[in-house]
Amino acid sequence: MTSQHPTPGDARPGGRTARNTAAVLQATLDELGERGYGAITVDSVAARSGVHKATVYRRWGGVDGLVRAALEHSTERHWEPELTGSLYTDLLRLVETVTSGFTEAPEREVSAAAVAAAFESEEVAEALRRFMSDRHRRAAVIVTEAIARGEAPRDTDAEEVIRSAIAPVYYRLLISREPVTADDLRRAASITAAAAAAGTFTGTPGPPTP
Amino acid sequence: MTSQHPTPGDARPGGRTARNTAAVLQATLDELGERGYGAITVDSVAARSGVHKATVYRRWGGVDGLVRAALEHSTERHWEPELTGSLYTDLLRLVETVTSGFTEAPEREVSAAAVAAAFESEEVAEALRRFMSDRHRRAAVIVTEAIARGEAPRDTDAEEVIRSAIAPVYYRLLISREPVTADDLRRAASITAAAAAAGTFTGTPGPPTP
DNA sequence: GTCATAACGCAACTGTAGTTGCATTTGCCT
DNA sequence: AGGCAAATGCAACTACAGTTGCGTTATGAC
Repeated sequence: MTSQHPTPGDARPGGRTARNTAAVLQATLDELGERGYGAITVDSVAARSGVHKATVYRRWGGVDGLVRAALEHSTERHWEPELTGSLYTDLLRLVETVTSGFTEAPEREVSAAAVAAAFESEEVAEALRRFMSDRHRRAAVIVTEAIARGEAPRDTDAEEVIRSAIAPVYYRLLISREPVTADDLRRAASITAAAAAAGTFTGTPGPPTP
Repeated sequence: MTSQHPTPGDARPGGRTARNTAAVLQATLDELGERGYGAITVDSVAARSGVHKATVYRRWGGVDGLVRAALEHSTERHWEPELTGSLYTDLLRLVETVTSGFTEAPEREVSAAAVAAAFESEEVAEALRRFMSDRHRRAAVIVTEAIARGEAPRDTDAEEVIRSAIAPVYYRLLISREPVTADDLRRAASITAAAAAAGTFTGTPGPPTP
């Protein structure tokens, strides 16, 4: 059998199709930013983009597909962490960036929408997995630089250090839903930097040996 | 003005009303456990409980209200952490409990539903906030016992220690959506126990001083 | 430029979530 | 026991998410 084109937009990626793709993506981001994930609708995105409702359903399948597309667009966009010359301040900058990404409009709604939609759609969950994995990989430079400076052992698990630093921020923002203070960010960076220096992110973890 | 009864079930809490409340709560838990948050419907809960659809809408407002009720029911139920005699193993038991609560049926779906619904409903978000706050308070015994044994300074922020231990687990389960291994749990407990012993959860955090 | 057809626009349709007015049942107070 | 009103059951209704068949437009290959 020859190659199939299950979804429209695959066989003729140019011209009107490309314009529609861009218009719908932009409309999705705008609607998410203004009204949030709870209020966004295929109809509203269709109206805003000027693309017909049936076309949006055929190409993206529904709200989940729209969020997935927005998420994959974010994954493709370039991002890299700031490097200040010290592991602690690098991690502090990183958690500050994460925090503002979930507290300042309009980025806040887009980020929250991705996490929320992942609960309802395995498709979005997969996209989110890829997105987070990509961010881990890119942020790992912070740790490899720190290793090069001698701030952490050579066999430190770099991505695990990143996870350790940002996890408390995500926890407060999205799970326990408490306010995130500057002290919280400093503590997250501090604990992680100290643990990395102590070699906790190497080998197999176990009970602390004093 | 005299006292009002905005929601049905407030003025006559006994008899049929009480039976309906119990039936709907049970049906909600069952539906969540079997079909999950993405599939649960007011109609399905109404049919399963034998309570009429319109009544469920009037008393609970919708799926959000049902999840909120299930969450508040969990908050009222008694829970206390295991105490093994060492901070590290206590924290390890704790994160193991959290993990199984999000990975083993049917509890898994109920827990995930609470977090997911909090994104779409401020009412559920508030209930989740109270639930997590309650769990932090109850789990804090782990730390106060450790302080009594001299494993951590007297002015250690007990609830902050709890948050630090469980945050990486929640992060992997619900945000980055990666598998959680036994090593991950050991590392989370290990880092937190070491940081607590080092006095990181006292006073104002800052850059690590070696 | 010509042409086959992929992609789209349109409109009408289906299914279901959520609402409302009204009759009926049933707590709860006296 | 008796009665008032709260709570529920019922059915019809509205609103909107999502689907489908078909005619139209425009892309990409020749």
